[in-house]
Amino acid sequence: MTIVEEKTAADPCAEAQRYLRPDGQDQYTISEVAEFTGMSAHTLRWYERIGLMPHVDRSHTGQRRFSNKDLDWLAFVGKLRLTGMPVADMVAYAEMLRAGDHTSRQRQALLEATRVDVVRRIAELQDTLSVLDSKISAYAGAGQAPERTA
Amino acid sequence: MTIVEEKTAADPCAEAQRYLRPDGQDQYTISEVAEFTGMSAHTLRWYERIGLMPHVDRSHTGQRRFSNKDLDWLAFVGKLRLTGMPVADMVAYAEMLRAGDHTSRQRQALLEATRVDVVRRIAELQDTLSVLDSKISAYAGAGQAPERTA
DNA sequence: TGTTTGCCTAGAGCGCACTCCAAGGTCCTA
DNA sequence: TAGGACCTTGGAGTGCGCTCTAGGCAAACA
Repeated sequence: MTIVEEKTAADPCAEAQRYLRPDGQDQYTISEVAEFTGMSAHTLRWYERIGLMPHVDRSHTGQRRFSNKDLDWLAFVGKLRLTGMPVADMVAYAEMLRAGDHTSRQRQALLEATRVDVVRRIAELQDTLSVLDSKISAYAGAGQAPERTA
Repeated sequence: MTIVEEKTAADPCAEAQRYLRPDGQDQYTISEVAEFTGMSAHTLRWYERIGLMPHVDRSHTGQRRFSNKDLDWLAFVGKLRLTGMPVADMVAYAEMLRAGDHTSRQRQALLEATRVDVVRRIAELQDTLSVLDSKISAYAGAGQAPERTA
C-alpha cells in the first residue's frame, strides 16, 4: 500500500505505472505483485493456469517469483482488461506470442481490432457523458423538473 | 427493420436515437422495442421484473405495450449500461424516481458520481489507446521487435 | 518447539447480467 | 377454423471472470 503512493518523478501518468520496480531486485512474491497490480493472488494464479501468463519462475520451494517482465505483461493485461476485451482473446494473444514470429501479423491485427473497439467505446462514453451532463444540469437548474424524462 | 433505417434529419448522432417514434403511435410490442433498443425481449421483461422499468402498459389481453416514454427510459438505461454501472444501481435510481421529489438530491448525487466514473473510464481508455498505439506502431515498424515487451 | 504467516494445488462456488425453457394464451392470415 | 407467429409467466440455466475452500508444505518468529 505504501509503495503505491510513491511514484517516479519522471512519470507523467501515475495510473499507468503504479508499482515501483527497483532495478536491483527482479523477484517478487505473489502478494507483492497482487499489491502492485491491484489483482488478487487468486487472479494471478488463475491467469497463469489459463495461459494468460507465461509460466512464472519458482523458488527452490516452488513459490512463484515474478520478474519485471512479468509485471510489464500484467500491466498490459490490465490495460486490455479495461477495454472489456474477453480474457479468452487475451489468452489467444498470449498464445500467439508464444508461438513465435510468424504470428506477428495476426497479433497486430488483433491489437488493431482492439484499438477500433476502444475508440468506439470512448465515443460511446463521451456520448453518455453528455447525456449525464444534460440530466445533471436539469437537476441543478430546476430541482424536480427532470422527473418527466427520468 | 425498415423503421430502423430511417432517421430524423435533425439528429446528428444516429447512434443515440436509432429508432423512429412516429408521434401518432405510442404503442410498441415487445419485439418492436427489442429491435429499436437492441435489447432482447427476455432482457426487457427481466428489466421490468427487477424494477428497472416502471410497469409497462398492457393490452386488454395482457400483452405489453411500450410507450415513447418507456423508450426514452430504455435509451437512458442503455447509456448507463455502457458506463458499466451495475444494474442494481440503476434499479436504485429507478426506485428513487418512483419515490418522488424528495429523492431528487440523491438522484443528482448518483448521476454525478456516475459522471465522475465515466470521466475516469474515458481517461483509462485513452491511456490504453496510447499503449495500443505504441505497440501497433512497433509492429508496423519492425515486424518482430515488440516481442520483448509483449 | 510450537505457532503464525505465506504460499502451493485442484477444484468448487459465486455474482452478475442475462438467456432460455416449458406450458400455455392471443393475434393474424388464408 | 386451422396454423403459425407472437406473446405471457415463473423459474431454471449459462457464460464470464473471478473468488474461495480444503488440505498441505515451508520459512520465520516467540
